[in-house]
Amino acid sequence: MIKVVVVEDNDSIREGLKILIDGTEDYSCIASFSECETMLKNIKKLNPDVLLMDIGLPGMNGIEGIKKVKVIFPELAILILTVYEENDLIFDALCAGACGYLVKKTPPSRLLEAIREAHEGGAPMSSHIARKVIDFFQKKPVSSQKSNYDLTPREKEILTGLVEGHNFKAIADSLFISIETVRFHFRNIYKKLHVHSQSEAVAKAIKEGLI
Amino acid sequence: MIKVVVVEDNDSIREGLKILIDGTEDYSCIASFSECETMLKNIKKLNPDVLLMDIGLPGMNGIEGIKKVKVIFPELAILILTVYEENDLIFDALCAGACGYLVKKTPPSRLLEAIREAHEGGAPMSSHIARKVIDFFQKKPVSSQKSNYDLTPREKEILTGLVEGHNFKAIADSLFISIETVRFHFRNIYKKLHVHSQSEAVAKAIKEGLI
DNA sequence: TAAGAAATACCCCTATTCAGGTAGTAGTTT
DNA sequence: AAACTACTACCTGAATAGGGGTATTTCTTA
Repeated sequence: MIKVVVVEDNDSIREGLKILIDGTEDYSCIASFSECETMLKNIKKLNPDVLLMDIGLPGMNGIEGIKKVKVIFPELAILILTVYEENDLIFDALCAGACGYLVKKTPPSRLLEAIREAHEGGAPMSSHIARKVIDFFQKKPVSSQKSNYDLTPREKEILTGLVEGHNFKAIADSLFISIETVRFHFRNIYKKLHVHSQSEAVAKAIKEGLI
Repeated sequence: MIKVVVVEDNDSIREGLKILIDGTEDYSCIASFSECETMLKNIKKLNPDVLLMDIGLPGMNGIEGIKKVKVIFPELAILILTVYEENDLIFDALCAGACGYLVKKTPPSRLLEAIREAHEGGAPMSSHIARKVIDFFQKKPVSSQKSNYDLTPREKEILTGLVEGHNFKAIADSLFISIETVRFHFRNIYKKLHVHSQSEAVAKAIKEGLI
């Protein structure tokens, strides 16, 4: 028996979810709430297997709710069920501790399957959401491959020293070269990166994965 | 009709996949290969909808294969089917351009469903794999939440200016305050972050998500 | 073999940053 | 009212970085 708790402010959707879950063998909706605050007070003693949550809630929003519930019940499987498909919300929810993300048009059979997957350690996602998560991985490295700025190996080594927080003197000492040589390299690095200061170079190096 | 190409070095698995795909309505295995090199030569004129790939291959491995096939056929949906569940391989494959990742014990019905999902823009993943991807998001922000260093809103604003590549003068002008005030804030920022230079501050701010 | 790139190192001078002290104002909390 | 925090601002002096030029050595490439 999978014990489910629902947080959803729309009364008819909330009741519908409760009926769906209770009406299915091996599933039980042991409680439902219209906002986070009351859920947080009761979640520990309810001891559910899966928490099904909306994001757009009155008072405390779902993202905040996830963070707070994770503090008092870290191992709980939290599944987002929402109409929102904005990238920021998806990533905020996943970072906050949600283990899955479903859009509200998900058919009941898939929803029940997702609850079971979440309970068994999976990460059920609507395919659009999953694709956005995957895209996240494919974007970052692309930029670092495109932008190389033709830095030489030695220039990268010197730039790395700067990113690690060393000044010219420390970089020179660690590489057993003169501080003048370090300065020379930085002049070339700045020209290649089109920057004019240490901080700009560090920001560019980290953001574009040059090191 | 979904046109599928298979790359798999194990003869019996490859033949099994071909029989499964061809034996299902609306699916067609238009070609199968035992290594990447031949696939790369033929992929453009085969014009498949989905590429089903193993990772452990003789010669060029699957990750390299993905990168190369993405160059000549960027919009192709690539689905990994492998026995490997190591984190690095998963992330390498996704970064290289795979849109989904399945383990070999996936049942045939789920495999066919995944091929269709991939073709329709989804990102099918075995639940263990999806969980690992989710975990990736939940680990990073933890460190950025732990470390805050009690920077005030104004200090964060000033630090952001530095990360964006501005010097003290430019930050002062953009915030309509004196350069001396900017310097005063940086003294406090440096103390709070335990750093002694712009570049250290920038590196710390970006790496720990302080801004 | 000559040309070029990469790495090393020195010179100059100016601009900027770093570190310290001091102090007024506004707002909040005790 | 007193204490505290955040933000504002000025001063001094030492340290570091930025921009320019030049030169040698080594290695690769044309």
